[in-house]
Amino acid sequence: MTEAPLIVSGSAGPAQGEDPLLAGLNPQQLEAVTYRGRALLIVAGAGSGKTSVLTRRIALLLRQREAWPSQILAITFTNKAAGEMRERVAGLVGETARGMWISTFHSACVRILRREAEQFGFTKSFTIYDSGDSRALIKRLVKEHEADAFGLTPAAVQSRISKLKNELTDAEGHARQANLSDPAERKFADIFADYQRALQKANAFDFDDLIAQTVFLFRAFPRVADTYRRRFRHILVDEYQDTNHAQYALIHELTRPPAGEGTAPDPYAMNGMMIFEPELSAGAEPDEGGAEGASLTVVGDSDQSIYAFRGADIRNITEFERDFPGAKVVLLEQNYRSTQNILSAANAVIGNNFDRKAKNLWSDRGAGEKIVGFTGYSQHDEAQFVADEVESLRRAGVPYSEMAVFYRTNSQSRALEEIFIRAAVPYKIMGGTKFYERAEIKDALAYLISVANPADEMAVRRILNKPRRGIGGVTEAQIALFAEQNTISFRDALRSPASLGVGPKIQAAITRLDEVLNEATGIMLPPSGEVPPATSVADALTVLLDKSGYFESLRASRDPQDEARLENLDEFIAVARDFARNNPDGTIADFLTEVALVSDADDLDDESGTVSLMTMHTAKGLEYDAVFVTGVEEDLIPHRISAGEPGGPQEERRLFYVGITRARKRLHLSLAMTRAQFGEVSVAMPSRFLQEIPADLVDWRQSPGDVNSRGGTQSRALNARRPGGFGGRGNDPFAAKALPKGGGLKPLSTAMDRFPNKVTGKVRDNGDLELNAGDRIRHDDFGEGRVEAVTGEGAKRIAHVRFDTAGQKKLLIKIAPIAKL
DNA sequence: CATCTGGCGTCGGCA
DNA sequence: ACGCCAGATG
Repeated sequence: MTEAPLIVSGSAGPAQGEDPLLAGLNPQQLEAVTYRGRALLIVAGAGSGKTSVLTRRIALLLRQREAWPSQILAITFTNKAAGEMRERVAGLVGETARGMWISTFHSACVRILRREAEQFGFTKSFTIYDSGDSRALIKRLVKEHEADAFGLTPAAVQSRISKLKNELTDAEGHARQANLSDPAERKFADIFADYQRALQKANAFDFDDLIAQTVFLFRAFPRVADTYRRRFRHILVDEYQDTNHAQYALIHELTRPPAGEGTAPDPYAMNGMMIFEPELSAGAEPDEGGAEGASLTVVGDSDQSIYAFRGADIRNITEFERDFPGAKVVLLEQNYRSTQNILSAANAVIGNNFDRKAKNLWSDRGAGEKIVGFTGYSQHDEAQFVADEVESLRRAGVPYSEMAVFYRTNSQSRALEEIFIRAAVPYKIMGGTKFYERAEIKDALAYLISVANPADEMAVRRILNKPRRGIGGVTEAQIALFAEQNTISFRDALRSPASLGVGPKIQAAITRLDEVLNEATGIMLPPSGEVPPATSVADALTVLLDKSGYFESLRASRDPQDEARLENLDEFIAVARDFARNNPDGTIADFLTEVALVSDADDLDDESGTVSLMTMHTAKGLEYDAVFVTGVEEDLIPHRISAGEPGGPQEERRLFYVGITRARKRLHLSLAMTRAQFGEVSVAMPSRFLQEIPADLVDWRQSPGDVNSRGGTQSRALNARRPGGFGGRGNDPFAAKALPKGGGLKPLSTAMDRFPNKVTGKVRDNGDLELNAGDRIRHDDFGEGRVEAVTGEGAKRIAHVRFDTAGQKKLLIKIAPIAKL
């Protein structure tokens, strides 16, 4: 335990350098750490050290005994951020940090809902529907209602329901004020109501419900709400600019003064809540849940609000002072992350958003390197540039793990991947098809859910015929009918196969399935009522996949993809075992919660030695020495769809701003003149945001003006030397366009000679081509070169080649377009 | 009941 | 170019 001497807060000045918690803070940061009052807004520009401020603020509260750990609720955007914050606080004050709630909105709400579920018709073992699950359910309802005839697609219905829930409008509330004389509106209202009924029946919440239902719970049961109001005395919210209305309301509910003031503790409150810490008995006492509302600290940056599309309301932060009268506002403008060139570019870009509070990031780390710009003929060209630059940075001593490549949409990752594989650059994609969205993992989860929450009909239906056991749509309908007629659950209907009116073969199959589920139930939820060991989840999962024949059918399959699926399932079982190790008291419900709430931003396990590829959204909150922002084109960033939305282009600008402010030392902006999408190649225009960056900040290796927009082949064929050498370098790309084009005779920049980068169409296979150091080879694109070393084994052997003209490259021997000379 | 095939919409980010 | 779905066929 840390037992540091108490310091006097509030009047603290910068001179207080002795206290390690306050050491090295600038005056604004110091104020943000030490201010005490009902409400505090910390406007934290990118890289201004807000995490440090937040953790020190918490640490100080604890160390000064202003609060017990259990009285602190800190909310972050991702689980990863929560874990980091917990670690950093623990690093400052030691084990005391343990009783705090540091979590995402969603995890905090799940925790509350699991405790209180019985209050309103759910059970502790409720399941959480991710957007895929809820889409599947909505799809079924849309079909049942034949609503597609009214132009109601599942996607549209889903997003509308989500928006309504984020506004805390439930199905009834919506029906009351909807125009039900419009048949389409009526259909939608019906589907919404049915959807909510189905969720309730399945004992399930969707993502939006987790927040909204917690708010409803607090409003319907003030005594329950008071429990939490008394418990949490200090509430801190990170990334406040990305909160939606429901989250805002939740914070409001939690920060209200508890009602029953001065009364004895609510007996309900004692129920498993650990309101009072055991150690709370002597010494200087924190305020023990008096009549005051909790103190609220929010941290945010409206310039980094990038989630309006899913309901985030930027006004939550811009109107904070109105919402919480007397609130203190602290502005953090000094940036400790990036060089001034990068910041100047960021400031210039974001300055074009008109409705923002002026804020100017500055740095004292010097101008630094110029921003590097590059325009490729195609996305492959662009990717090659990125790969080459990554390699040259690597040789200059930047580790792969300190480099990241950003793009606007996930589909852009493919071209980068292809080139990276060929160039043998180790990379890792964050996001994309997520592990937990893979079909086989979803199946495994459905098996677990069928046991943990048999009311969840969707889960049971999902596994009904996986693996194939001859139970098709007809049989499924029979089961559903039987369940309805006898008012039992779908799951329980499986217990009476003989009464379903199906053939003996199918009856046997159903019996088998029922038995497997029962066996797993016995393992995870023993009838004796004893608490099963945490390893029971992994054990039951193994039993389920084994005895259901799921493993067997994958092993028997000849589809090569099924091998990967088996590996994924093995990994999933390993996840369950890990969980048991880390959570000795964990139950199946805990495991399913954890799995449901992980996001791709969470498994950024900064694997050293790999370049990170991710969307700009995923990049929020991260930082790297070198950053590549790719696809800086109109219709991509700003994205085409944003043009029609109010505030859309502004949000896109903020997203771009988030992207460039991730870079510490080196920033690369790249684009392509043509881009393939929908299977067609189309001409791409440079993004308007490029024009907003002062020209003298950018060193264009190849500016948009250098590239003939009529297509790479033609330009490449011209292959002329540029007369004036590097004349266009560093100039405004758009000015370059005005240069005489001379009927397509625009010469190639010499930069192109350093980045020869045509990409051959298909992957080839060199088999077991033997290469040794000293061999001369010819490469289709790079010309001749000498092998300097060979590393790796088997299919992953890599040749390190110094080409005569193209410089040093690493090539995967198996697939590189090379031949031995 | 399972498998195959062709046509269609899509690719906007996410806890 | 891809994945998903509906409808036809085995």
